[in-house]
Amino acid sequence: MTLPTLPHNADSHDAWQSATGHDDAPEVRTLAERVFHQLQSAIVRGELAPGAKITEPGLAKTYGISRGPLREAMRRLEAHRLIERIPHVGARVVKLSMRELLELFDLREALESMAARLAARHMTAPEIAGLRDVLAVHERQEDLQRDEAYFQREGDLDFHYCIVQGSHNRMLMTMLCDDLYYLVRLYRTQFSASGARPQRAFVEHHRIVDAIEAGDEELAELLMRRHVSASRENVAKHYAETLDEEQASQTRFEENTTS
Amino acid sequence: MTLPTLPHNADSHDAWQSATGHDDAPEVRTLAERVFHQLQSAIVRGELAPGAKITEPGLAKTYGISRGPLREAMRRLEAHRLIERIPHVGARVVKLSMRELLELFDLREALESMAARLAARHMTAPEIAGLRDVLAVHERQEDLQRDEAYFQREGDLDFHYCIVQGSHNRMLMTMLCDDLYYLVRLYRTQFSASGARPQRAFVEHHRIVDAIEAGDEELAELLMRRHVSASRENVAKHYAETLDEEQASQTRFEENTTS
DNA sequence: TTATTCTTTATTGTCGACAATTAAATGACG
DNA sequence: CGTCATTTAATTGTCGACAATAAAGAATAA
Repeated sequence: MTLPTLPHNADSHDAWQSATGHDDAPEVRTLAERVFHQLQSAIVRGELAPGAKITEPGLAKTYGISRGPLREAMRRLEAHRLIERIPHVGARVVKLSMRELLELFDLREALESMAARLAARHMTAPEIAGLRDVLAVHERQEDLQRDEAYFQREGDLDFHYCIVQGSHNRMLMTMLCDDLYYLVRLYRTQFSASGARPQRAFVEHHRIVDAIEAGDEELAELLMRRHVSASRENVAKHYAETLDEEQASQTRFEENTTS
Repeated sequence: MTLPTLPHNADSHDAWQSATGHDDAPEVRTLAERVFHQLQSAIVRGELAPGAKITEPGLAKTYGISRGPLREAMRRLEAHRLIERIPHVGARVVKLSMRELLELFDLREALESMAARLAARHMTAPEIAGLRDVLAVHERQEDLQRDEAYFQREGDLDFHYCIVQGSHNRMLMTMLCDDLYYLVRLYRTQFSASGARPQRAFVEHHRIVDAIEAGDEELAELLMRRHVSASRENVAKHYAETLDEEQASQTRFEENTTS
């Protein structure tokens, strides 16, 4: 796959799994840019917990900059919906509700199925080869660390990232990679698991690549739509189960206390 | 019509609908917010021409504020892709290329067809009634000012805005209404016309509402997809024609000069 | 004790000044 | 005359200080 990889990320230890790291080796020419990416990374990784309050003097001190550039970075984070601000009150790291998470999957279904269709139309031979490489890497990883690693970690997103790149639609790329995927990664930390369904997803990925390589736009779109939809349903089911458990324990708790 | 008026979504512009109703009134609790909306409006209206350079001292003076809040507003505009910035160099109002415009239509096709499907699933009776009202208003307007007014102005977007609201998907709403639709409006000023096809679009709108009212998700999605796609092709054709004209005149020019 | 008001404290919003960098203008040299 | 280097000007990036607002705490009254 093709990632520009602009030079030296000197100190930025956000080194995402270099294999095909989806960190746009970013613009670090200014303090505001740097702290923006640092905060973005910290939020997505869960170092700044969802719902945690953010104070400007605090962050300014920890990052060793003044409040000016920091506020600019926060304004960008706000626009990307990674933090929520209330005037004169403060800012918090965004905290996805289950509803919002499912809405996010609806968006992914619409956008990524479109991306798969465009990828089937526009992806070049070397790009497809790179995509197959990504799957091969994931296969090896899956061989080693049994099961959950694939879906749990970022491997899954790596695949989707490549498809979007293959669509050759710049707006689609920025919308998915610069906006939605950060929220997706955030959800992985907030709802700690993912109800892994690794093998199945892995097979689906291969089918999608097959369709793209065959240039079958319709099929690629359909398979991707089903893939995302299945992922959504999986998350919903997983959530419903944990909810039932909580209710059950809650019931037991009440039984114990009301006696 | 019924606008949910979500509480305190810092970035929601539940203001601008109401038939050409322009944006005034969202959150004006701080200077940065105010100038953000002012700039947003100025760009979308074409008062700040696409590609025009933006200097911070200049804007600070015209809006009578210091550079601090102004820069925060510009960071938000940058994240919404209404301006483009280069570190240490400056900022310009975004200028859509034809390619980007067509990409934008691809996004609309994916997102709005999804919105139509969700609208058919979730829209309430009063919401549908409100939607019909919007169409009625547009019909009257079309009776008076023949033809182009409907498509040329913002009436068309009014309709689409309602559909998105009807999807009851908050993320979809913010993505379309807070991000994409501003770019769509910008294109109307940049590519000054729209190759109006008013009656046809009007009929299509009614068909879509019929499908939504019938609760026919599949049909609503299909019709919306076709509607946006047709709009896209119309724009593409219109552009190709003007391009041919330019080439023709260019040829004549060369003939005159090479003699 | 509880509720309400007033004070205090901390955080946010705004500003003007200074440093760093880029683009433009000027001048020297081939 | 054109090209390159140097200087100049203007704009951007960053900082610290002050003002405005909201939350937290203390004190009084019922």
